[in-house]
Amino acid sequence: MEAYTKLLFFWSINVIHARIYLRNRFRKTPENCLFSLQLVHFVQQRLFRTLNINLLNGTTIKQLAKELNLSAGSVSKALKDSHEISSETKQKVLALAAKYHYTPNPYASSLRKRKSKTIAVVLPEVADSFFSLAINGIESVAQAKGYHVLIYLSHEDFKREEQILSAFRSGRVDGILISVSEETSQADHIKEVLTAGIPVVFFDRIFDDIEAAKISTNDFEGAYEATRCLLERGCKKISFLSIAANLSITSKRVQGFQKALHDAHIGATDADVLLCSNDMEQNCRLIRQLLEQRDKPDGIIASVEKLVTPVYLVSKQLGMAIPDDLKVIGFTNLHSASILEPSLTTVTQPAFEIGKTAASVLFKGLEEKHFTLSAQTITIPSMLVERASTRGNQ
Amino acid sequence: MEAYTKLLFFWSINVIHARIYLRNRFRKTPENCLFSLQLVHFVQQRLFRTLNINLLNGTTIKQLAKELNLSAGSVSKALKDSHEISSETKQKVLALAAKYHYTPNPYASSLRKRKSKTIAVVLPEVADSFFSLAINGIESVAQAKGYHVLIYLSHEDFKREEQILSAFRSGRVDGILISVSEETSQADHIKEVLTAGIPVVFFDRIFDDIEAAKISTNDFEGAYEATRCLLERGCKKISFLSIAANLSITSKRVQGFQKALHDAHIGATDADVLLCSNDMEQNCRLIRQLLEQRDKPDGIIASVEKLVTPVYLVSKQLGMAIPDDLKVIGFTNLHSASILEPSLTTVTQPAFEIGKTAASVLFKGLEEKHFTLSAQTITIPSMLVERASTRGNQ
DNA sequence: CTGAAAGCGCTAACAG
DNA sequence: CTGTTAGCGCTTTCAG
Repeated sequence: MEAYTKLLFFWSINVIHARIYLRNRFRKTPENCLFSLQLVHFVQQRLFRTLNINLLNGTTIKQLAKELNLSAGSVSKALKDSHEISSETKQKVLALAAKYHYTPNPYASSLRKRKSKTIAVVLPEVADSFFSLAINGIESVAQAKGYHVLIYLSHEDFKREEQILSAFRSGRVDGILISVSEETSQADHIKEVLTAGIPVVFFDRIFDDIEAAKISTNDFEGAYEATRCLLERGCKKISFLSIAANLSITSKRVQGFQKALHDAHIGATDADVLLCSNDMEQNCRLIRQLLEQRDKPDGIIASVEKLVTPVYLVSKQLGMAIPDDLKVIGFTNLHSASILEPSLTTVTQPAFEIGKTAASVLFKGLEEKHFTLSAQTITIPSMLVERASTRGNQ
Repeated sequence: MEAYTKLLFFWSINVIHARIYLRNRFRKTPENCLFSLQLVHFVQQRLFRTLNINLLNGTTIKQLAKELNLSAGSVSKALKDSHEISSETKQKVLALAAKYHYTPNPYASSLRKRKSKTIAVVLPEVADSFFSLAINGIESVAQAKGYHVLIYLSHEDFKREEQILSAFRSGRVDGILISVSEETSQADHIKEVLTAGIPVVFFDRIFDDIEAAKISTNDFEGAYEATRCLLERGCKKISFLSIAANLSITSKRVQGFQKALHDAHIGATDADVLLCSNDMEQNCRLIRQLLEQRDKPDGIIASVEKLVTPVYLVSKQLGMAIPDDLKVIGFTNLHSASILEPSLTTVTQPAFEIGKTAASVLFKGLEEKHFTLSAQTITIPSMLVERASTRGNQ
């Protein structure tokens, strides 16, 4: 019965408080809001707090300390196996922590320690298999190291990329892995984050004129080899399908392509590089035009994954036989490359490895004091896997 | 010169402190650790702190307040456009905040407000296109709502899934989106999280006997339609390739398959369902066995994406023509379905939509007090897209 | 070896 | 309208 009286007492107190609160808070509403939902909610909250009912939250260090007649500090130390705690105490603490499934509040400790054990991964998109595999690589390292992974997609939009990056100045993450958007042509937003002291590792789509760690594949050589392969298989005129020209991967691949042509004493013109977009219909039209013209290519290099499908589609529509009329190579990790008809020769990207390496390098930078992250520029080779789409026909 | 003296003074003080500290901290090392790396590091840190040098961190509310001759409280209110702050003050605060690129420390406010504006996405894997698209859907909603997305992969491992989930009891995330692993056959780990007050939304691979929101596709109907399609195209014996039997998606798809056979007055035996694994070589062998036996099927349904490739590969190896000798349907979102030869009839999964819906429902549950999340069971229809791999041959 | 105390940056109640 | 105050839960000195 006493408990009931107590409750009633609190109730009346709280109703008074609530009215004042509500009058302040929701000015517009008149005073007769006495039984509004907000009031009920407020009183409820208040009651719980007054009666010290912890609704949602897990065990805290304080509670453990109280139950063990220890101080919070000692419990904290015991939990991290500090040498200044007796093993006896440690055991007691650990036992109780296990019993209550104690999990430290990450926000409290991040606040205090000024680091969050969290990294951000900023990607342009995650539709194709390249970035999926990269995420896989990143996540596997992060999980092993006890880090958490926040994912952000820029959707190839520079404005969004800027917004995403600018939010990191708050210290939400200890480090950033980024593959820049197609639209990204300058790196002020990244420099700002760097000067705020947050390490950045570029992967795949790196940005050359900035001092930061860069993990990528050998784009130049990959394209060079691909072009060589087509030439060796008898191609006389090769077209290179490319995307956003300002991307490092694009320009290097184009360079590799042109160098290979040059080395084979074939004049390379800009007309051999077809700039594609994100609009697939548009791309199909472009490729169709390319393959319908009089001076059409007998070899095509699709420099990113998403350009493979249009090439196959259009050549089918036009009745061109691969590899007899047209030889094709794609930069891709697609599992289905081997079951395409004909199976597709690929410059297989080390996607998982790139992700894994990027994450490893970042963690190394975070954990080892005397490791200059920005000096890390690692190139992981891609692999030319020849399949039926480039089979020779002479 | 004075600054130099001051520095020297601090240096000596700190060296003394450092020695004591080090002796305590690294017991094993003898006292002659005077010039160890740890010492240098310690002194450095200490110096920075003493001289009040804030190395990494951004602007704080306190700093803004000081510069504006306001209290921290008022600045905080001004920043969130509280009605109890004059518009004049607000403007000043906002201006200064913009000038200094003030970004609130998320850990401080999460700690205080007991919510993090962060959700977790727990996935079995992210190699194929289904989960990629789902992530895309989730992220797009999250970004719009100002939420952050943590990604965790269980790698189809129940133990890991448990570990991942158990870490969420600490309040790291406000809500969880999960697609369970193949090995998950009981849901205690999820119930624990739920009783800790953290809302959970299942997507795609849901778990039936638990009270939580569930977003999935019409697995039963999809399989039913696929089977019907094969029967209509003249198949007499259909095999259903499946994975881990305890998954909801698997059992429902198998049921749809069997119901369709049953409705067509064809006896369905368990032998028609081929249980595949994660080991691709193993799967190829199984499928090969299947297609080599005397009583081999003339129709195959690959109930998950990764089983499509083996079917095409093996049938090619065995010289079986699709669709003449064997008709194939796959549950998949693969872009390349249309460029396979023959192009693949698919039960196209609404992957993006599932992700988007799951996230939307979760956010609704988080933001609207009177919305019973657990009552949400939404089914988003898949779509049978017929292509060449099931073309009729009679 | 343990305890007390201060404070990370922010918010919300409460007082003026 | 603004200021003061008291924490959120944890870590880290520093004192005993």
